[in-house]
Amino acid sequence: MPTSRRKLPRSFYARETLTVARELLGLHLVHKSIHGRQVGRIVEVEAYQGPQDLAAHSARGRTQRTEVMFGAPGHAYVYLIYGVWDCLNVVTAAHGTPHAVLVRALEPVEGIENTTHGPGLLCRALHVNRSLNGTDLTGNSLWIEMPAPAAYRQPKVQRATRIGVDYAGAWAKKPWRFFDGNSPYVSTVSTAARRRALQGSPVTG
DNA sequence: ATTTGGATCGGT
DNA sequence: CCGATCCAAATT
Repeated sequence: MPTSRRKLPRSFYARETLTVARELLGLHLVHKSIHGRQVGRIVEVEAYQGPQDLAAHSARGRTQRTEVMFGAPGHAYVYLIYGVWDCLNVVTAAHGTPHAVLVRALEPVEGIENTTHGPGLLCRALHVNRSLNGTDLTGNSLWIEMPAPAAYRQPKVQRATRIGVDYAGAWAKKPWRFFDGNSPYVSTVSTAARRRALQGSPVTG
């Protein structure tokens, strides 16, 4: 099946955010740029469900930075964190519902030369930066697609709390991080979480 | 106009 | 644990 048939349509993103987050595991993120075609298998994501979710950037209302989160699903939300790293999200749910899923780790599939086991690292490796903020993920630059059948591996879906959101009170306890427990490419903290899970202290919720 | 602190990462 | 590094957003 040609690549275009495997590209996720907007209807994929226009659904309940936790469902989208879970189903993104195992799919391929593709970026075509002057650096060529780069592909990574998504192995870790986090759901952000503003404005109620105090961990979400959109919890503080519509601002210049979060404008894209309030727009149509199936677009990229890219922001700079700690003055150093870009982070890539996909906007989900209905237009006007400011939800997004943060892509936290990839397994290299094609054209990737640097490490991708963290949200900042994967953006650096795939040359994703704020110039791509607002990019339509149904277009021909940046998108997510089903792998070819021969390349697809079923993820072992595991859940845990989100990273770096301790300021968000009760929302910090939501198990809205999803990762492939079979993948050695999850971010460092998820590796620790997986170890805990395997030892029998699963996160609940 | 100034301050604050962050959806990270790598080194110690 | 801690510093890097800069910008969006809140505050004055």
